[in-house]
Amino acid sequence: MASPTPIKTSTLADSVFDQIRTAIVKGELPPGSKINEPQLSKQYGISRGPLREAIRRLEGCKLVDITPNIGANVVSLNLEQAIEIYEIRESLEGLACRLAAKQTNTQDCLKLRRLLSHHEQQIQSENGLLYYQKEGDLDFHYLIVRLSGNTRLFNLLCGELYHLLRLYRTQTSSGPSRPEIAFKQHHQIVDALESQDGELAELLMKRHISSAKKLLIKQFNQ
Amino acid sequence: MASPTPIKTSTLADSVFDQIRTAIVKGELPPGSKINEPQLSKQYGISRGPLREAIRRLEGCKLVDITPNIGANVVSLNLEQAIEIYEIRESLEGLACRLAAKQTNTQDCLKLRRLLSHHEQQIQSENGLLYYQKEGDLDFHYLIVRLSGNTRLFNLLCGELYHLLRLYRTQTSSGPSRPEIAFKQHHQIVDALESQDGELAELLMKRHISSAKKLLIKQFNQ
DNA sequence: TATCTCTATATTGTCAACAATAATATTGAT
DNA sequence: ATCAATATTATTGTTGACAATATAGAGATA
Repeated sequence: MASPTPIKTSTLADSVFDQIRTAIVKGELPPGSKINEPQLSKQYGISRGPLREAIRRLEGCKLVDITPNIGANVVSLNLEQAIEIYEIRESLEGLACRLAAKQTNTQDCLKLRRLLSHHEQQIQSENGLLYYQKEGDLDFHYLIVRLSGNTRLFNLLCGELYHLLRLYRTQTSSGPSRPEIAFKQHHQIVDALESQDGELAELLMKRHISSAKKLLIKQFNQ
Repeated sequence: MASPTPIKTSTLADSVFDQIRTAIVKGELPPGSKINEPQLSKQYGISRGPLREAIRRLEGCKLVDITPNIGANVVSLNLEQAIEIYEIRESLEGLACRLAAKQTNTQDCLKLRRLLSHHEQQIQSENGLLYYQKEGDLDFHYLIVRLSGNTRLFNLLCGELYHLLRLYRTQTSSGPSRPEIAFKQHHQIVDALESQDGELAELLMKRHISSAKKLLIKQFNQ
């Protein structure tokens, strides 16, 4: 027999954790904003028990700060903290490239190329440009980090740090908009991966992220 | 007037989170072991509510895995996962050294030297050797990461990754015992920091951790 | 003896009520 | 009118009870 019933799969705390995290990352719950338990529990139609569990889990993920007897707030990053994350990213994505170069086959590289050309198509239209800035760039990085084969590295970068950076961007409403340059850099990175040159790929990726970091600082100063 | 009363400072969930985390890191709650809510709530003298919040926070920190309707287990690392963490450590502590080199003053270096010589004294006795293996080595790394000035880097390494690695060690009861070699490497690193040579310090630290990683693998294979 | 089913027990998930603390509004005095 | 003290409200912290699910055990059958 088939399995028609979707089988109540996860717990309320889990489901609401996902929803709140998405809301935070999307900016619906802005950085610094207060997490109001009665309100959210009403909004999601659950009691405060599992809601508090979800909030505690978010605390563990460093997406909210909890002050005893006062409550939880969505974390808010200043420039300094964003830079700290960029420094970590630079190091870790460099590592990801070095690891990825050891094991990417031609098919993986093809995938990367297709991704890039798809982005280049998207970027033609105004909408596309927005799309690229907001999401497309990350796709590329996601894929490379996944190709590194290091699962924890993937979870750390794609499951935590990217979220936090997106938080900063919604805060300052500033995205790294330098598509042409980024494109060139992206292609160079794939070139290096294709020729199995891990050291070069690492170097290029570090530069790529470092230039994004510099742009961030520049945008802040004007 | 002074502030004599310690003022009930934190919540039950916070306090029990600390206690459980310590128990996990110390190995009192072994990797893979089940977290039994009724038992722990009785043991800590609290109800299941705040206990579950603490567990959820541990889940966010990736120290326990929760399966719906079944419960939480202390995470358990296999060699492959330990290696993944070492790869990340190598990259991040290299970064820490590079950053630290830019801003360590003579006093910081003095502190590092004192720490090392203190370790060398401790190591004379059998007890000392144990001490060194278990804690001393980390002191050195802690201090350097703190000198990097990158707060998030510090929290990531010293507040998460080290904990996980310690978990693996309690699991396999194998510590990286190569004090003499490590000592030499440590001193070389301080030398590099002293001469403000960030690149060299980074290189040496990466090597240092890489050799620890190789030892880990070797220990596993016999 | 081994395996399966059914029952009993234990554990997890959820909720609503109460207690403690913080935030807000009100009152009164200067 | 402004500030301080007080009363009121809202929010957080904690608990115990109940429901749903999973685990363990006893008994029956092959």
